[in-house]
Formats: sequence, C-alpha cells, structure tokens
Amino acid sequence: MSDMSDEINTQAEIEYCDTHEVHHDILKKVNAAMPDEEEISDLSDLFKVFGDSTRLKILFVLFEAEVCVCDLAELLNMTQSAISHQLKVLKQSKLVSSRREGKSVFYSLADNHVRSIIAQGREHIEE
Amino acid sequence: MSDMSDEINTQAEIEYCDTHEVHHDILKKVNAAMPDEEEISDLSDLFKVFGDSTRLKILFVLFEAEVCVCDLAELLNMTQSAISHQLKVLKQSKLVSSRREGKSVFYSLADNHVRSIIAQGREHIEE
DNA sequence: TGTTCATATGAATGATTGTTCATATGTTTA
DNA sequence: TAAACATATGAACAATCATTCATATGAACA
Repeated sequence: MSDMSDEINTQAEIEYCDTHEVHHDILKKVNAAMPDEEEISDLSDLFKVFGDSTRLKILFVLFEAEVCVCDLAELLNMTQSAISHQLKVLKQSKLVSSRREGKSVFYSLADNHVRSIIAQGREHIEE
Repeated sequence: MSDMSDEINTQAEIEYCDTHEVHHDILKKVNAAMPDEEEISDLSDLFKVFGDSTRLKILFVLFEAEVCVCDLAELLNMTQSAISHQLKVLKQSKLVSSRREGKSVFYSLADNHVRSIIAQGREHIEE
C-alpha cells in the first residue's frame, strides 16, 4: 500500500507561503507520523459509522443488553428494515456481533473500543 | 431538553416479538442509560467530523506541528479552499483552534480528546 | 493608496448515504 | 407442506456533504 509520500511532497524545493517556510525536520516529522492512505481511509470509514444518530442509539442499547432486531426497532421506534440496514453497517465494521436463536437474531457489542471511543466523544462535547 | 422517553416506549403493554419479550428491568436500564436526543445528535455530529479522510489528515499533521493553511494545502496536496472549508468544520466542532500571525493563520489541536479518540479508532481497526 | 499575499466563503455540482418499500431468506409450528 | 414470524436485502429517493470555482476579506508592504 502507498504511504503518504505519494501525496505529500518531501522535496526541499517546494514553494510554501512566502511568509513562512516549513522546516525540513517538521516536514519529516509529519511524514513519519502520518499513517498510510489505506489506514486513514479505514479510520474515516470507522468514524463514519459512529457519525449517525440511529447507529449511536443502537450502540447505547447494546451497552446495556443483548437484544434482537425487533426489540431494537420497538425501542428506537423505527422500522425493522431501517434497523437491519444499520446493524449490517455496524457488523461490517466489527462493532457488533450477532447470534441466531430460533427465528430471532441477537446483537451485542463486539468489543470495548466502542465504549471508550464513545466515552471520549462524550467527554469532548461536554465542555 | 427531551430525553429518550419521548421516543422509547416505557410502557409494559408494548408488543415485542412473540418469541421473546424485553424484560421490564432491561427496558428501564436501557432508558436510564440512553443519553437525550440532543446529546446523541451532538455526538454523531462530532464523529461525522472524524469521518472524512481530509480532516483526519489535517489532524494528523496538527498532531506534529502548528501549521498555517497554505502549509496544509501543500502538505496534503489540496487546494487552499478545500483545506479552509475543512478547517472551518474542525474549528466549529472545537477540535482545532487558530491564531493569526500577520497574513497567515496558524492552526493547532484544541485539546487532547482528539488524540485519544483517534488512538482508540486505530486500535479498533488494527485487529 | 494600490498591489500582493494569505485566508475565508457562497454557490454549484457530483458523490455518498439513511430511510422506505417491496420482497426474499430462514426458522418454527400447525 | 403451508402459514406465520423474524430478519435481510435490493432499488429508489431525498438529504447531506466534499470539492471546485469565483470572489471577498484582511494584512503587509511598496
């Protein structure tokens, strides 16, 4: 996979703003710390998943209990289809996992990063 | 502000799936833990900001250094306008702050929640 | 004061996305 | 096996959004 050096100029001859030039060490430091393009893309895809009220509500329910699809639909007052579509998104990003029990499918949190990511987000907005 | 009790049924007479009924205590627990509608909306707006590659790249640069707009444009190989629009979004959600110095405007990270949110996200996708 | 440089911003556009609707898949039970 | 129930899914549509282009604002300097 390509790293950011494909996108970020590393040469000294770049013309930055006249008033100020990026020092070479800072440029090196930035390039060294920048994740590659694929990781950035994966990361933004992950955060996109958190960037929707319905999905957040589903996660908050799953913080408290393992529930099936129709329970979620009832609890959040939404159609079964809408919930199911969003559960698919959550599952694809490995935030939830599922388990079939007869006709029902039960969903639960996949791991605890979810809790800490959301906890940090809540801290940020409570300022 | 309204809490989720506006949206989530709290009554016992609700008809859930036949195969399985949500117990009253779980329902109470879920409702008690659910943030109100406004907080969920604010939270999803925050995560939406992280859900874009360009903004993530800007944040990764700012992890390493305080830089001006045209440096970001050069580093990320994008137009000044595109960067400026995204900086506005980042500033509105209080993830970055700015400081004018002559003609230039320098941007830096507003606080450290940014680092920990992104760190948790990276941990999650590295599995 | 007029010019130049750095940044901000409004409008337009193409792309992405959440929900709905209709329907398919999968499981249980009569 | 047929009917009923729970869930999944594809297509369509409306809404949101990132970028571009043109231009405005703001600061320094000649």
